[in-house]
Amino acid sequence: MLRKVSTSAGRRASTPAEDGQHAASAVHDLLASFIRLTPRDMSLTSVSTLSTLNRTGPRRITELAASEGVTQPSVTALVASLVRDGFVERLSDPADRRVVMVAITKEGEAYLRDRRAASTEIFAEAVEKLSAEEAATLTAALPVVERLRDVVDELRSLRQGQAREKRQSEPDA
Amino acid sequence: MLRKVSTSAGRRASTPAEDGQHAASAVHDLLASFIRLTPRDMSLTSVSTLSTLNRTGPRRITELAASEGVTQPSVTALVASLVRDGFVERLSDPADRRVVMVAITKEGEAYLRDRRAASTEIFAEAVEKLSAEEAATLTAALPVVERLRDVVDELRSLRQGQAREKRQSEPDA
DNA sequence: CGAGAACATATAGACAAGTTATATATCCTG
DNA sequence: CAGGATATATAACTTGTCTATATGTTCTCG
Repeated sequence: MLRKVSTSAGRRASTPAEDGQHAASAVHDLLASFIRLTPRDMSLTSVSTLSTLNRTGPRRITELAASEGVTQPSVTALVASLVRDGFVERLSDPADRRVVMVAITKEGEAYLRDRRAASTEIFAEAVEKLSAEEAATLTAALPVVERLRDVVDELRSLRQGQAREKRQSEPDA
Repeated sequence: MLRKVSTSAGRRASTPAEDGQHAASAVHDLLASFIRLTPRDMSLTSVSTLSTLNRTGPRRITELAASEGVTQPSVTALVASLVRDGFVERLSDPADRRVVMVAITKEGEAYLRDRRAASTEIFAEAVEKLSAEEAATLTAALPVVERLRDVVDELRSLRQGQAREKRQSEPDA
């Protein structure tokens, strides 16, 4: 029934465009599910910020604004609320007293672990219901999925940079 | 045979549960990143609602609140704004004059199509940055992603029933 | 060296999208 | 047909985002 998933061989009469359509629909719908399932106790941007800090270590407010694709005042506010929760701390850079370095705390790391477990629970459960062959195919694609996330991250920075420039050069069209 | 998917060679003695967790995390991160690239002209809940109406036909306000996982007043507001945009209409049920049936319009369907197309485009753009081999691996996994969506949908409906019961029996724990 | 441009963050004010609590209108049931 | 249950609406509040601008720090160059 489902199209013989032999790792990269079985690509038959489907055009890339069709594949793209299918992919987009599936991704689109998974997104919708993801949204409805995700805990609402913290904004996606805050979670993503926490995740970035966890992966890359302490970052400036402005760096976070760029990487998360939100404005600097938003990050200031978001960091303030993460500080209230004890998930990050604000450190000063002795070399430049204007900057605020934001670092994740142990509590922040713990929160991230719990959160991820909760969010992925249903996906993990779903993956277990797949056949062995399906699961294997998915496993084979995992590194690519991770790559794709990096690519998407990159696209977001680019895109937001562009949007920002455009707004500056066309103040009110 | 099954677990020989040696696309990325050195991964051996992984259990299905581990695979599930890993896959879930990877998919989770991709979605979390991708979602912030999608157009912001409408709330995710509204898009999801529109999508539900498109799939299942007209629904009551309260049914939508349940299926989208938001409160009834939120749906009332959200529907009001969709009506302003011309994407849904409010119909009355002759059998029960309390209820409001919400139905998607042609314009709503068109919006949804455009929105999906936009997602496709972004996704395609990201995939184009992968190597041919990576793209092929991903393509092989697409049918599985679609299956995953279906399984997640199924699990979600089960889970929501449970959550609702629980909330009713434990008003304030 | 010092004045002013550039930069990093903070603050203010507005808006959108949720929430809870409650009001209103309709239905159902004994 | 009175009163409880149900479906939706309204009000008041919170949160997260934005733009515009203020404040404090660093850099540059005459």
